[in-house]
Amino acid sequence: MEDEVDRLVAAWRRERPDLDVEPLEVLSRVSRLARHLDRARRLAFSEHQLEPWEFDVLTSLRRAGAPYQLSPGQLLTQTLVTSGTMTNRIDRLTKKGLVERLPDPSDRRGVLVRLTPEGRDRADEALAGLLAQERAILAQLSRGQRGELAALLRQLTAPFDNVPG
Amino acid sequence: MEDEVDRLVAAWRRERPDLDVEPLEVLSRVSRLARHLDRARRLAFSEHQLEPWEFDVLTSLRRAGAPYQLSPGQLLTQTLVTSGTMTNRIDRLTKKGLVERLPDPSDRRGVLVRLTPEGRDRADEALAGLLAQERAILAQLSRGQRGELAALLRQLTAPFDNVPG
DNA sequence: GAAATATATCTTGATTTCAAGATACTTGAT
DNA sequence: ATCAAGTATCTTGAAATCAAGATATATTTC
Repeated sequence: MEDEVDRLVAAWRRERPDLDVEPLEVLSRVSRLARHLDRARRLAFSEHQLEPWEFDVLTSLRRAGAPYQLSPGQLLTQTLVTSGTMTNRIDRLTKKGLVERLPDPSDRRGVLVRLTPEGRDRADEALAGLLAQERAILAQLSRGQRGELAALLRQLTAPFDNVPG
Repeated sequence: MEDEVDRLVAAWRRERPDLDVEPLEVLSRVSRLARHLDRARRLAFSEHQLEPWEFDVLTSLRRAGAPYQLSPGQLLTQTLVTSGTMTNRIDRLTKKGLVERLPDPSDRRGVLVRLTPEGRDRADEALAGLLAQERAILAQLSRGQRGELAALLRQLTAPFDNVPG
């Protein structure tokens, strides 16, 4: 079945036959799929009164394991937002009672962000819902294809995830 | 090579062994890679004094072919933003002289957005730069792997691109 | 051909994000 | 010990996005 990127690539080949637009076959699909997923997530989380950004922070803490705490810096590498954004997110989650800030005992510059019991419950509920939705989207592919796809994507993400940047 | 999603999945399997988190192997990689690509694009476009959102609108018009015009509604399906966002984008691009609004001769509710000659040049310059950068990112994969990856992604994007939603 | 429904775009107000730089503490070199 | 450089987080102000609803025009139904 054709998708929007097929049409986009065909259009470029007509308009700019001098350029090799093959990279778009992969990377435009990644960007567009991510936007579709964002919309779907927003919808799925609204049942739990959670925004996607809240889910991202809460689940990062949740999967760290008890006592469910990380530094803001660790949260940055998990969520790929800027430090100003993370400060703001922690402020808002604190007001909602889903996380709390504690001083880092080993570094007085530092802070630890800890999930409250309610924050933990909310994260657990929303995760189950998200997985159900994602499973439906991935039903397009066989188990083997999902494995292949994951492996190919890993080759593209690994360089980003393993450099200072 | 391991990536952040490998660590994330391992953490969930430790914390929530009762859940099947296999969907994250694919879809978390898609979301994270898209964020990395956004950052890289922002950097690449800054050489041309263009924001990613400007690029998205200008190139949608550019590849429509002469006379380089589309309705706001058509731009919505290409860029996956809301109508309020698109109105705002067209306003700002108009102020910068990169696009102009024309009345749609066949529908008095409608408007056509047309690329100016400068807008067209800016789109062409930035596209060449983007393709070079994307080629570097994709050098991780062989030509055959890139083809496979594109085909697998198409299966996931097609359902989104071919329904009313 | 009038009313009801649908479509296309824009407006509004609140929310979220980012880039840049400020502040406070820590570490390393001498 | 002191000073310079590095690190961790927060502050600020501007820019961009979204959801919801308003407005104007088209289309369908009866």
